[in-house]
Amino acid sequence: MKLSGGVEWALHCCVVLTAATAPVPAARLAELHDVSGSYLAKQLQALSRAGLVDSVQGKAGGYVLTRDAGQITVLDVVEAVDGAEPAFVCTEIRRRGPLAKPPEACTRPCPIARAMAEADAAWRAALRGISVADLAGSVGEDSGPTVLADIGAWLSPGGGGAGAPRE
Amino acid sequence: MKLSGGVEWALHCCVVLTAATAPVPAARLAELHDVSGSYLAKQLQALSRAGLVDSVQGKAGGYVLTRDAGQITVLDVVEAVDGAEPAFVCTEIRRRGPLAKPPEACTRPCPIARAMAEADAAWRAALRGISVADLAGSVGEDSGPTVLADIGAWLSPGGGGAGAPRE
DNA sequence: GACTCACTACTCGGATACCTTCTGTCCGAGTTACTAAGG
DNA sequence: CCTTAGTAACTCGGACAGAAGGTATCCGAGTAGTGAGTC
Repeated sequence: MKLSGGVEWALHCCVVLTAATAPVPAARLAELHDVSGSYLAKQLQALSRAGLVDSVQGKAGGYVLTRDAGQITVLDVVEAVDGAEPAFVCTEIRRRGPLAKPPEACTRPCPIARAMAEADAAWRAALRGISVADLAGSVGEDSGPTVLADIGAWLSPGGGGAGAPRE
Repeated sequence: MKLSGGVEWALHCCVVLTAATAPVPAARLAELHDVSGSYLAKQLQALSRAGLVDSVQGKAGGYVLTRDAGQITVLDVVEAVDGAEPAFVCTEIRRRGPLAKPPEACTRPCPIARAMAEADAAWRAALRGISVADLAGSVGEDSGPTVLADIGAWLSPGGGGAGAPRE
């Protein structure tokens, strides 16, 4: 079992978007994190499709969080990028083979599927209990409250070294 | 995120091995579940490598559980087949890019990695709380206590329709 | 009748192709801000 | 000075290759049971 690597990128993007005051283009987010811009764009599109971020087009366009960071859970981001399907899918093995159970006797999921579903629910509950705002708060505790502000300034047009005029 | 399909097969095999009184060859387990014998063998090898089942060779060989089913957790089986690595791997994005954090400031995992690790721990704890014996008990509750005995009889040499002499 | 030996059949184990999914990249459609001209 | 049309640059969005891991398969090494032969 492996989680898509894009999940990490998407989470970082959501956290830094907390500090942004204007739409941030995907290219700038990619430069900040030093990752492939084209591939990051794909993750942001997934976030947009899920309704977590709004995409504004045009010259000063980019991505913005659609709602307060406290209302976006980590689970929302994970499911947006990685899909909401559970990790375990029961193929109803018990209905196959020479000793197959008759379908009418299978009113509830088999014990194995129930166990896996329970674990899946625990995992999702843990992720649902943490919001993007919580993550941003933890970043402030870890590295001081100025880092996020610095990132926000760097993200704003003209703030970074790339787009800044040099005369 | 998707769990390997072999996990389901391995769990079913462990449950039915509970009812076996003699080593059961992989081919018979595959026939019982109506799945590919060659591929199921791979999963059983993983279980053997993890020390959950013992493989006995020779004419009346097969697989046997190494210890009581109550001492084998679902997590053991999942980790044996799917690997024990966590689903989320932090690539330390915070140390990259123009605003990279200096490595000496990264004494603890970043908040995102911490959140994912916490969820992963909850998932594993849920799986650790259920044993193969629990699964077997639930099967008995669902379908009556005779099914497992029937399966045990079918698994024993000469019990099934395939290996039974027909004269 | 008991023992020894060779044989056969059956088992696991690892090495080998195929395919779906994830990763990474590219170019086109659409929108916005800016500029300059005209009233 | 205000309005307006045009231009240009920048953005997102989906369609297109490459690589990795999972899925499925096969054949070889090794072992226990079986039978015949011998003492």
